[in-house]
Amino acid sequence: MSEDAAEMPEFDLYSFTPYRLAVAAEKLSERLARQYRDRFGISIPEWRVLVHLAQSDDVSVRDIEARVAMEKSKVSRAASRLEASGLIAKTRHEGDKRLVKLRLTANGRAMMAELLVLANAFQAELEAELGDAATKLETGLDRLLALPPR
Amino acid sequence: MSEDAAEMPEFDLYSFTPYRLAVAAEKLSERLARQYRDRFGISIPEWRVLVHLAQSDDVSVRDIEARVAMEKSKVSRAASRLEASGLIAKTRHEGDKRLVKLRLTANGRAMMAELLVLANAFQAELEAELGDAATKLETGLDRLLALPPR
DNA sequence: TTGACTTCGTTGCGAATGAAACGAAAAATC
DNA sequence: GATTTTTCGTTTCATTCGCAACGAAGTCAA
Repeated sequence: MSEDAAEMPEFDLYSFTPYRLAVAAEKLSERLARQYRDRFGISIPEWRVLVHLAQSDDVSVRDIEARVAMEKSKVSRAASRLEASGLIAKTRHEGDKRLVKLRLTANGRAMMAELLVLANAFQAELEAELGDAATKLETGLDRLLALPPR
Repeated sequence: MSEDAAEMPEFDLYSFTPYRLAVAAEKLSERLARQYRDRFGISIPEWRVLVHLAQSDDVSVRDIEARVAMEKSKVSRAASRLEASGLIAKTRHEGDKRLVKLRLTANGRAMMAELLVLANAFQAELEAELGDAATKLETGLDRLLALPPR
């Protein structure tokens, strides 16, 4: 007297945190990516590299890989594209010749000066839209990001 | 008396919500994807299709596209792979012949019965790890997901 | 010094992706 | 009822991705 179909456990996708998080992240990313693309012609990987360079100059690929959560090949390719479009300059590090020094060009700096204003505005707008949920979200993200990797 | 470098606005990547959200989502996704891959040999797009089929049978590609936030080409390809591995069956809808009916095979149902238990366990474990931040995170995600698209 | 090992960044490869084009089928319009 | 429009799913195309392999450069140890 066996059932011909396995009993299916209850499961609600829309309450499943990894799914919710992925959809929410994609939603925000898309909104941002559109801005970057339309206004500056850059992609998100390129954006991440640029943002880090705007904060600290003379950074290596390895540094970026560690600090902005991107694979080194992704960083490398993004850097190449940015160099080709004249936004950053790539030089060999003089001490350790394995390292590459990345830095913004004058064009790159000018663009970032403009872009970061928009980024700050985006953040402010987002916080306004989220209202009191903004702080809660950040608390949750703090905890999540602090979780040890598994 | 002009400056030779543009003044760079203050900006902190690690406080930038879209970035934080993207990193957090990727972190969780990776953790989950590893489980699915190792135990069941499926990818995340495939997982999403399967989850939806476990909840409601005889679903079209279009339905899935709308409900699990995936492009139709992604759904279509995931479905083809799942059919090839014998986890789902694809049939033409009898009424409207443009539509495809997707449904789990017996193998698929058996696998999902096992997989969903793990998914529920994952969610419980995650909530435990997040502690009181779990509810806050969900509140934030609720609000975020409810935002009108821009 | 020499040889083994590690680190850094690039690149080759196969797979996956989004966007657009497509044919088939249905719906709407005349 | 014929014809335009729309919808559905697949497929093509160019691009991007992650992973592994690689050469070059540096470090370590005998």
